[in-house]
Amino acid sequence: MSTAVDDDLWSAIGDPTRRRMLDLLLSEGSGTATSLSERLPVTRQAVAKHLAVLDRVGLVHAATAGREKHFRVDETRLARAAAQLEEVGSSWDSRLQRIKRLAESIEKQRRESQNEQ
Amino acid sequence: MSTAVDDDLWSAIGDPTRRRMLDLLLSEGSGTATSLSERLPVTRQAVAKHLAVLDRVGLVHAATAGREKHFRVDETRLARAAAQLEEVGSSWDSRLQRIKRLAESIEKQRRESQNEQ
DNA sequence: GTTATGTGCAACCAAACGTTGCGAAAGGTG
DNA sequence: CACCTTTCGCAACGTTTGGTTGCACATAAC
Repeated sequence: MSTAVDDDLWSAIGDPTRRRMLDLLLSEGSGTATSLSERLPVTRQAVAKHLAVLDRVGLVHAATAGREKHFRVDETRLARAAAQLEEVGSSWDSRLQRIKRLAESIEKQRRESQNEQ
Repeated sequence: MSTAVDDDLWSAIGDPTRRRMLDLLLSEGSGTATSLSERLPVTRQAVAKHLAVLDRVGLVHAATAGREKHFRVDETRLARAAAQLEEVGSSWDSRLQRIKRLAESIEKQRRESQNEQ
């Protein structure tokens, strides 16, 4: 019922740039602010801020190697976030289906009462 | 692969207040800015702005009755939005599963090569 | 040692979410 | 009708957020 959703996780994955960053990190294993910014339409600094947000909610973790700072996805956390997305989506789906069925049964009753007259 | 996502739809449902508004409209059938604001921790004016956003992307439709303006959800559009949520969630799920299986097979190979020595 | 590359920090801008305040239109009630 | 209440819409304002540019610092490469 209450589709218990972590608003911090949601707002983290609600941003389209951050979603693309997660996609990139998933498909390439890891990345730095610089490497990610080369594949995104925003500057390195913007990417760095997004990485800080993702790090704060635990969706990614950083490992410093020399002058580079490599980020990779926390698979457990991302799986939880993905589950929440699917949960909200399917919750809306089922409610909409219930409404649809209700509307159909009302329509059926209306037709039947018309036939009686 | 490309998880074709409508960024306008996403940003519309990305806001937690707007998600709760959609939940309320779904469970109560319809509502006005005033009636919704009574059940939310924000002012009527804030709700009105959110309703304008939802209306702009077509997730709700308005019907004026006297001095009241009743909103209800567009079920087709919300179903599409729900499908996108589930799509992104399951896309991440499947990628994470692939990574997990890969990690397991590498681990298995490592153990086997150790046994050989 | 000098040059190139990767980060981090600060200032700044625009858009988004929220607030308060006020005026106008529609409904009820003496 | 006159009055009061309710609902709405608009404008001004503050704060947070996503983005930019500019610069300083640290680490690697030549």
